[in-house]
Amino acid sequence: MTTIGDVAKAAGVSVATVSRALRGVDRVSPRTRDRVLAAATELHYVASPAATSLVSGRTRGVGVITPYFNRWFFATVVSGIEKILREEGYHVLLCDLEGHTFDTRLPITQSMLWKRADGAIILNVPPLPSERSVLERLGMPVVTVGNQQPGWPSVRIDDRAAMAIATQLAIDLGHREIGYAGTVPASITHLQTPFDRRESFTQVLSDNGLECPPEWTLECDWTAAGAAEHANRLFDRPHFPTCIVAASDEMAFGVMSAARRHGLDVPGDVSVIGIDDHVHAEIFDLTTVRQDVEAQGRRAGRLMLDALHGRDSANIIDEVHDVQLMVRGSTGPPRRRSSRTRSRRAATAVGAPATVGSPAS
Amino acid sequence: MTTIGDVAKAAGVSVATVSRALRGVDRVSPRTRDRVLAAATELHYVASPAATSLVSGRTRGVGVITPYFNRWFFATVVSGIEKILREEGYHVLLCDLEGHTFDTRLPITQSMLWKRADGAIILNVPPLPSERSVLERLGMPVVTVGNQQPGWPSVRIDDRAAMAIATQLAIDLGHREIGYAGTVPASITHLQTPFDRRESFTQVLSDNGLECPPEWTLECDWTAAGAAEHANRLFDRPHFPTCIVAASDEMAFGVMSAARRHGLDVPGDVSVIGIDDHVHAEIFDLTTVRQDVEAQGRRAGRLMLDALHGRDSANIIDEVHDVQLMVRGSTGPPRRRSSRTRSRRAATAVGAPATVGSPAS
DNA sequence: TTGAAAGCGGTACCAC
DNA sequence: GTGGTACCGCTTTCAA
Repeated sequence: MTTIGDVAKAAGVSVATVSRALRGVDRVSPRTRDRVLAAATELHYVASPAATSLVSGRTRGVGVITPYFNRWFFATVVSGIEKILREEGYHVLLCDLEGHTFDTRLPITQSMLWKRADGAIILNVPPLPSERSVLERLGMPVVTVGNQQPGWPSVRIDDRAAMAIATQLAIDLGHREIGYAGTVPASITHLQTPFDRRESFTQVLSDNGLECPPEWTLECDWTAAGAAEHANRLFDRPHFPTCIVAASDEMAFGVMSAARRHGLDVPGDVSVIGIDDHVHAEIFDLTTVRQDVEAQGRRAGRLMLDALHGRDSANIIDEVHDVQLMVRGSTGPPRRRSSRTRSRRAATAVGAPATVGSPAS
Repeated sequence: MTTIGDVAKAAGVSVATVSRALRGVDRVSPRTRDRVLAAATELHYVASPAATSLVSGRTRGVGVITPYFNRWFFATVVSGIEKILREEGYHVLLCDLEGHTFDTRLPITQSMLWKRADGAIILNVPPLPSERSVLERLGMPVVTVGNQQPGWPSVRIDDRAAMAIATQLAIDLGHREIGYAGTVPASITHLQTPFDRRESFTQVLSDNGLECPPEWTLECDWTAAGAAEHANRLFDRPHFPTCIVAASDEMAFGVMSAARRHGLDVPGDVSVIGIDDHVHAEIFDLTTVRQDVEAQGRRAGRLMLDALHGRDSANIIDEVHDVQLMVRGSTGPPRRRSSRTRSRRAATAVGAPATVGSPAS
């Protein structure tokens, strides 16, 4: 279609002048500028990003590397990033690393970023050594979200602290039999968060002289459906915890669902706590530890822009965002009961509401 | 970093030979080829997409234009598209049109696609005439998802049929007082789906001699939270419908939540039906009309690839995917009741489960 | 089979 | 203030 040459011809000037006039840099006489602008508009001229990028060496794109993209947390982070970048004329290059199973992922390669993006934002996946060297060779600014990596600025919450808050709430409510939902992937290089949260959970328990037996640990894939499936099996057992702490709200939803299907009252028979404050957490009255996911995305976008504009802060910043305990209706003190006399009843319809009663009843 | 010239030097051949060897086209002697490959690997050479694209005129990118990106439906479609495109070495350029309010959006511009993508997939937004001419001027293949546009292949469900199924279920269950959740944006050029679904709902009702008064129509923004807010006001009224049909599962979630907070039994006091089969619909036992969203994304990606490879089918295909009624626990026949004697009770805790009882009790 | 060279569409330096 | 022109890195004739 229209090239800069066409505009030059139409405006009766040289391509150099068109380039200057269009970008508003350098001095161009107002009259010439107007003629050029008119011609450009007339011809629907838009500069070819390929050509611009070839000569300038920059792309105005930022690679966003995400382990899953079709999950609330990641989509929300990306959305935050995108809004900030767009304000400054940058766009997002989506690099989805989703593999075939929960604990595999695609590698970060040079060709997904090289000359395609001016910087990279990595969501939650700790790069392998080989991936690190790719990133270093690329020589572009990197910002991480969700965990801290040496040498790169980061935006995140303190996963251990968040989980400690959730676990402590369970203990403070009087629970002593506490289950956990949230697998740690086989490879820690896949995701750090599952590891940190689980470790923190175990730590807080043991600090309080408690422990969570393996059969109360739901090894699910961080989806609601996966958690529901495992929780269903848990609730089939004669004895199960009075509270389940889930490493994410989505898993917590699955646990709540399984409880209801078993005719169990939440929180009467079992309390459920999540982490995230998922967009549906309030709707489903889930007690959780809130993090502002989109804000983290926006901050990561901003840090990237700063780095791109050479406004690198002298020291590498590690921005740890606050979390906030949101106590809602899914938690309460344990109901005094033995495994025999608990109020379980047959669910009359799949998923029908269970019992009536306030948490304290 | 490394350019084709560096590789040529290292391999002791010309850049032309490097180019040929690396892409496996044309004849290159095996020995030369090996030397080039070795040098390229050694130097971590990756061709600059900008340069390649400048000369070839193609980018191996496909623009995906979406009204919102951080919503389950759209993220899932994009995920499906991305998986297919990636297989053939194409990548996704995300163009998020999200505006500041539910019924505004950013325009589709030439500069977001021009020389950046080889084709465009448009999700659910009917282009304005001016946007159509941009797309036509660009001369790239276009595929639409979610609705049909003249001249372009499309992948979608029949929104009217889907809503008719949902509405008919309500009627078949015996409901006569039926409410609706799902605003139609002020501008029909924003989204077509809300319009189609609402119209179909109204149509089926009137075919059955029924109607939905304005005060039972929840004008919410297609989010769970928005629907919950409006449903809360509805349930505050002395008289409200025995069934609410929501134009999306997310809104249905909001309605269910509001019902529970009002101490209402679902489906005893009020039935709820959605459309989509959202990833959490089964978990929350929501009756809905299922569509396979990711499959639609994959098909759209495939159609795009076909067009890109010149395998254009002679006639423009309009692929209408099947939907499937999923009857779950959120629906049942209306309980015989007047507005005075219904089983409403004070919610003991926000969101506490309501009553016990099978749908038929 | 391989190399030289002419672009692809811009930008930026250097004259005028 | 404006025009000429040498690249940016790669692909693709055209010759050798």
